[in-house]
Amino acid sequence: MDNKCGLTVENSDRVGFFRLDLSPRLNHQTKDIMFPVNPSPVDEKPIALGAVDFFSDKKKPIADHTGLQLVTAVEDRISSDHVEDKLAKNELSQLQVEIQRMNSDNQKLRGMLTQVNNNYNSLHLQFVEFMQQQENSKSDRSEKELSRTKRIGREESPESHGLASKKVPKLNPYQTPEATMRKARVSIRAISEAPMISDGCQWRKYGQKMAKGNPCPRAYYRCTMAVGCPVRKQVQRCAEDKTILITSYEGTHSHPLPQAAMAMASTTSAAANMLLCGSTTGADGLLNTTFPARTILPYSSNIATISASAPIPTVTLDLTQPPNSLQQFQRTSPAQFQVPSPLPTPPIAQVFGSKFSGLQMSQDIETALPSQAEHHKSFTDTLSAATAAITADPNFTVALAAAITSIIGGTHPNISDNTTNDNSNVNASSSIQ
DNA sequence: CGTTTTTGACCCGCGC
DNA sequence: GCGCGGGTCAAAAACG
Repeated sequence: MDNKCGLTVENSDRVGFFRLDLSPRLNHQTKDIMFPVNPSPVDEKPIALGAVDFFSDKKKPIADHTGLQLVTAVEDRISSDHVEDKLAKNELSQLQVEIQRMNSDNQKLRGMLTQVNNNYNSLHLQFVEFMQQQENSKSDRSEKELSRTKRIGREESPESHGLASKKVPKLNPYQTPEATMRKARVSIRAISEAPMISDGCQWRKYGQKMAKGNPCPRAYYRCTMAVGCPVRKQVQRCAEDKTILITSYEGTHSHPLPQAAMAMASTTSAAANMLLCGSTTGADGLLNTTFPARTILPYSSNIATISASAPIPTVTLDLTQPPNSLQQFQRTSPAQFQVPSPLPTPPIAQVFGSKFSGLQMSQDIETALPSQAEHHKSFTDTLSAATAAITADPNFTVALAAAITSIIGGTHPNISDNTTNDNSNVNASSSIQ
């Protein structure tokens, strides 16, 4: 810009002056302006000394050489701009301070996260090593014991090795992390007329039994998408309401999953993973609490049921809850979900609108998940919503993890405090798919 | 003919 | 030790 003007400010005792070099606009004319020294704060009313056009949009506050802050108001416009500029600068400096503070916090949090990760990795490594040692010692013992048994035929078949290996966890359920994973079961309650819910995976039925207390048989399926995939699934109709289909998943897929199976896999994985994280973290977990799940789960009271009767820790995703619990969820949670495709009939759409309603855990864990659509496509969407809720809603995740911790923590009270860092991993989704 | 389902038998843990 | 119940196996049958 060619309208810059030089400015020199000096002062002596009570009087100061500044010399303006008005070049180049005014042929390098100079103009000396006298002014009294005003040690008062800059926001006091400036003293107008004359009309001088600065030609410039750069109107900086003037500071004298002695450190006194002076405001030289040549005209009202300049002075007002000057004050605004000062205010803007103050605001800017405040923002900079704020940014610095946030950066500092961010650095601290990063450090904590790194430490948590390191602790987790270290403990996980120790855990794996420990379990492998136990497995080795146990399997040696088991082999000798099995060699004395009368079950000769099965032991000699190729499958018998698989059978034996599969039955190892029964001897010691905590032998390996994988075995531990297998201890968790994700059960999904959904209203469906179909004999089996389409979840994107391929299943082969390998058994059917009449379960006690239920006139409907329980069917057993195993995943056939890959040879040796350990994932099992149980399908049974609810004894109380035969329109409700209860599907339980157990195990971890040993192969990539198609897109259609990812929703279910992610849902069960996230839910089971939180359960399992809770099981390995002890009572001093994320929220350092053992108070009842009901008190820390804000979602719904009527969907919160606690049952310690299950032999295997089971997460039940109840997709059948009525709208009242749905409303409760909507009121209390920021994460809300809607199935994109509307359902055919208003009542169904109302009741099974695929928003979150409730989640039950067989060990008295209560929280919220979406209710379900009756149709399979909608069901998949619902599961996507459930997945999103589990993984995205901090309240949900924290509540569920805390509930798990509070319940299962009591069963593993001797885990050291360091393991509490595991709870930072509650969002992981790799265990059960 | 290969795959899946059916179904009776078997194994195993648990409680009495 | 025995019975019960859950889970699995595997031969036979059914299916595509």
